[in-house]
Amino acid sequence: MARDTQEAAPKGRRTGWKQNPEAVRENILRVAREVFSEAGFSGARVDEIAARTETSKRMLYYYFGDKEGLYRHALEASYREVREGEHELDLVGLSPDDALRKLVEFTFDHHRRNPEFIRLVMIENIHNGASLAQSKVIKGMNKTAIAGLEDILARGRESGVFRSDIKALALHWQISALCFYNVSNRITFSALFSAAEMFEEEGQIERRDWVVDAVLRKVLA
Amino acid sequence: MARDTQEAAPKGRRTGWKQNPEAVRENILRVAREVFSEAGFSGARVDEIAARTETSKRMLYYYFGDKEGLYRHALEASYREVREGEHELDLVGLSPDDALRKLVEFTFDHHRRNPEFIRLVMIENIHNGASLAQSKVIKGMNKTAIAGLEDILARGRESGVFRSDIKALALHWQISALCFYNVSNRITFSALFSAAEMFEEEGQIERRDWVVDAVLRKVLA
DNA sequence: GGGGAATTGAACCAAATTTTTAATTTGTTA
DNA sequence: TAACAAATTAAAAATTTGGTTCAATTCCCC
Repeated sequence: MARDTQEAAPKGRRTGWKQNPEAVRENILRVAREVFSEAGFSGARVDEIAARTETSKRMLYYYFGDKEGLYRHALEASYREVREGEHELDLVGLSPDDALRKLVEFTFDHHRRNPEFIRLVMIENIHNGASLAQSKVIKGMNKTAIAGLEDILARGRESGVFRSDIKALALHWQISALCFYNVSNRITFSALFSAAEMFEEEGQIERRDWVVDAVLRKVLA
Repeated sequence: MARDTQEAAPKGRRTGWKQNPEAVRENILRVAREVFSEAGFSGARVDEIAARTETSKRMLYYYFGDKEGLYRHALEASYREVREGEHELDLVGLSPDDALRKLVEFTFDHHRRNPEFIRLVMIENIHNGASLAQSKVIKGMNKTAIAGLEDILARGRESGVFRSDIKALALHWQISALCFYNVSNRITFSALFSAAEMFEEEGQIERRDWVVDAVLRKVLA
């Protein structure tokens, strides 16, 4: 616990601790997310999580039941946080094509900034979404993303700059694919093609421009 | 071992077996690939692999040393096999744009047909390519894929149908991203957006057309 | 100051990997 | 053809690892 860190503890003596359920939960979830994302579900060690935490192993079980429950809660917390980060995006007042450009750029950067989340999603896919299926919280969380796109597309369609046969969900799929893969497969891609530079700062800017261009060419009339 | 399966074994009696190191190795690797791909490295159980095999657990250690070695060899075998499948593609005599169309379609289908391989690549990325890094075999294996693309692009550039500023590696990246994601993220995508139909036969044909179209719009002059 | 919630550290136990043993079969070669 | 090395099996033991729980303590609030 983040307790006796602030004041110089009376040397050696066990000073008291504060009860702070919320902070403990948060702390555990944050660490769990890190460790699961680093090693996968089975690869992650409960001991490792506990060690990096500021509380004891027993608390993981006290609050989350077992490893599986802990993983599920960590996944949910991660989804929630990433979802919140998406609200930073502001597209009002932009032309449809500029809005789309900005949306794609934002998505690209957002994925890049959250590799931990990307890895959790990969892990979830490997496990056939077993935990996601059990979580009532997550489902339906991503409806707004589609709605936003839908709106941009409608406006572009009306003003004649966009094709009329583009479905929002399918377009979202394409944007996700490119932005996700950029993070998820960095390691193998750069190893197989000796292309480490593609994932350094400069290369990533090129990559982002490429993605934006590819998406726009797809929808422009 | 696949030995006494052919003739009705004289009931109960242990009939003779043939020494066949190669077949045993192959059998183990095939099963290992399956199991690792299903459960991830740590999630996979050596006992499970042994059980599905036609030989005994002892042989896994006899031939591959330990779990890690077995995984590495399975990964290599998988790469090799998938790589060989790619030689089926024949593009001679096609115009540059038709060649590219066909290449993309082939890649899309090829990924779809090999989910097991896709999963191994995902797993490898989760583990930061630890095993891939140790494998001398795999590196440089994918040079030909780029060379083929390079050729198509050069021809299209000369005949004026393609843009002149498209790099083969970057284009390959885009094609891979779309085809890979289609398999790797099937589960979470379809759960989050209630879009199971996108991954059934009909939806996949649409998806493939979309990918082909997106790639061509990107390169056409 | 008493009761319930929060917390701890160590102990426990199950599961999974690896090693060992020991016997048998097969192929090869001196 | 005898002999030896490699391949194979089966089972069990050893070991390591890792998830889970117990018993006791501290804190907070009424």
